Amino acid sequence: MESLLFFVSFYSKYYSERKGFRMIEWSEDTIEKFQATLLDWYDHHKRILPWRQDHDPYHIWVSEIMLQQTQVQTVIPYYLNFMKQFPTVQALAEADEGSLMKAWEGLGYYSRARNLQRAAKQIVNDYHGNWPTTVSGLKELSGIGPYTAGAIASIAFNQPVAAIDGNAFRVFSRLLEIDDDVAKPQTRKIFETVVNQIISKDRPGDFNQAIMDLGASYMTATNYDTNQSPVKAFNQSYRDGIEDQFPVKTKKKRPVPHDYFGIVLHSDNNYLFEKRPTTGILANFWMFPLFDQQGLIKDKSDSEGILINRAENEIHDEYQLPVHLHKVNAKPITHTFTHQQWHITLLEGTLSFDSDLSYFPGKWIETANFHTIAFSKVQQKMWATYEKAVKSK
DNA sequence: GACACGTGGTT
DNA sequence: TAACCAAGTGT
Repeated sequence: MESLLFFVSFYSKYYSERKGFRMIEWSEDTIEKFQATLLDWYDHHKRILPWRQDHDPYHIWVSEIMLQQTQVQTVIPYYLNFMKQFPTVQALAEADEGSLMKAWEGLGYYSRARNLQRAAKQIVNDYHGNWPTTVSGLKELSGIGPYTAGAIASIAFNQPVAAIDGNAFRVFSRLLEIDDDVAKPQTRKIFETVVNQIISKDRPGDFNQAIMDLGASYMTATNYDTNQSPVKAFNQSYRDGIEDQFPVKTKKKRPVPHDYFGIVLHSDNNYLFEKRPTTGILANFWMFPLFDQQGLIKDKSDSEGILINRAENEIHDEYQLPVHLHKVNAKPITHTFTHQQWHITLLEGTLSFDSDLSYFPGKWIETANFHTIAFSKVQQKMWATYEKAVKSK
């Protein structure tokens, strides 16, 4: 009874003043029926996934980090390989950074991998291999925020706590017609409070995972099939025919365009790579040097030939390297990140292998060694475009 | 609290 | 195609 009172009082406190809000109230009986219906469906239809074979916190943790902003189908092969290479938290703590990044190559959001290892070292060195089991304890670890802490605490340690991810936002906003903007950080509190009241106290981990499976099947963002959903009877927005209004989410900004020259300098099978800065996008990655074309433009009417000439001059002035460059690709390579869109025109030139590289922040890498190094997708695109152009000659 | 941070897939 | 989505976190 206490939980029901809390549930209702929560809503009256946070919602009653809001204009136009119509509260959907669930009785304790409804909550119990929802749990039973959801968990029964989960028992019969849950996805079989590599990280669902046991409740080992290491397995749950690695999978949850990989799954951040990443689809299950993408994660599966990375997860399997990662567990082969780094089977325990101790192995991960001791891994060299190069092989760690190689194991993460192509997954994106690479700070996840670095935070993963930082947390592994925290567990091994500071906690003597013992995992924190509570949300607040887990959040002390690098890379673990409110969602992942809730997921690990509930799945690995059976703590009755919410794990609010994109699925939970979508599912519960539709079930309860919650119209708060899920893009706003403060909205998380509302969902956490609601789900902490509804979550199964006996099987919290299964409850959270069931919501995710629901959000990935009958309650997807688009092309959802609510009529087949096991919990459609509990779905108020469906009953009202307004499910397309949920979740409420403000628009994201468009990626900002950047035009670059990608500089391909080589000596036989050796290519000159620049090490990117330690912060910012694609931090620490080896990449062909990029020149922002904006920085080369003096007048709007500058031709591309003039810009290429200025790029040559900059390479000579900054790196003390004499180069003659020619254009490789007619159409720029396009690569879109969350907040940036890159258009890259490749410029090729040759360089003597014994050139003085002391003014250049990088090194030669032989093609034979490419497979040992982690490259970003945009670098892989540059290489593929270059190779294709060379072969067609 | 707004923004940075990767990549692949869908519409 | 531009826009949006996919098991978010750090600053």
